[in-house]
Amino acid sequence: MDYRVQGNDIIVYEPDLDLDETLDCGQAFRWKKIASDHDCTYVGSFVNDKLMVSQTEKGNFIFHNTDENDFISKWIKYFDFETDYSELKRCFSEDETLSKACSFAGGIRLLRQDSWECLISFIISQNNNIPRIKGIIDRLCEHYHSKFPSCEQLSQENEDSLAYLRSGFRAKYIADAASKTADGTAKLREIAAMPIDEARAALKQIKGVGPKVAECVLLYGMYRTEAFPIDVWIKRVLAQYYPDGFPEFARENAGIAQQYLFHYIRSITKQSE
DNA sequence: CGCCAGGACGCCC
DNA sequence: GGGCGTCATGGC
Repeated sequence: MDYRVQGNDIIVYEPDLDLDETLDCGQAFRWKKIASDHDCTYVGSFVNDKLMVSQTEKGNFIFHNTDENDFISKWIKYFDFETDYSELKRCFSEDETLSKACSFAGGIRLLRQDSWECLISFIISQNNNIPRIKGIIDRLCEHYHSKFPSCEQLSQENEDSLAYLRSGFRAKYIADAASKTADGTAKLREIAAMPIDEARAALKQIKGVGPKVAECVLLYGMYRTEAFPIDVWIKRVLAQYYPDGFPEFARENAGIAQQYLFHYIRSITKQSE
């Protein structure tokens, strides 16, 4: 990744990033595509730092109104710019299916999101579709003046006071996650550093957190790249292409591989429909 | 109208 | 330990 300061903006060159593929692939739910002079512009935030970012052509990006210090301390980390995805994809391409998946949507990166926001977001995601997940999270942030509420704030709520979210049966799970995080029953920072099976077990102490949600929190919110969320689509990939198990050499970054595979299987399924 | 959504829980055997 | 009905809501 190369960057330079240009006026109030940071200009970035990074061939292994595509904004549509990365910001609208179901790993994060608060990025909105807006109309602009550029081909592709999103507004969103990491915790409560807002950003407008544009992709002008393949590999070229504008981080609007971004201070160089903020770019270094926040956005390099969030977009995982310190990881060489070309190298990752070269490694994955030993495997035929993964090779195809990487060349289909090679601009996907793993965003290093906030663990607390991820926990709530993926609790909301269960048995739900992406447009409605976004709607619920929108209403949640809107309620807190366009910011994602802290666990302390949310721990003041209960199933009934969260009715405005229209999150259905998930409201009681949100309340439980908030109270357990706020009172220290679930220490997300410590969980993030635990051996992966201990971390999984600790997350599953929260109501509404099962295998899939725990895996998503570990991958998207704690940068545990070995975490491997298995949904109906990935189940299909495993059955169809990996009957003898997922290749050993890709295990430590299985979660990143999973993102390429998820996009790939959905695209070829849509084609054949 | 019925089907499904990047699931988890509770209860059953 | 696996199988299955149930859980709200809304897009399609």
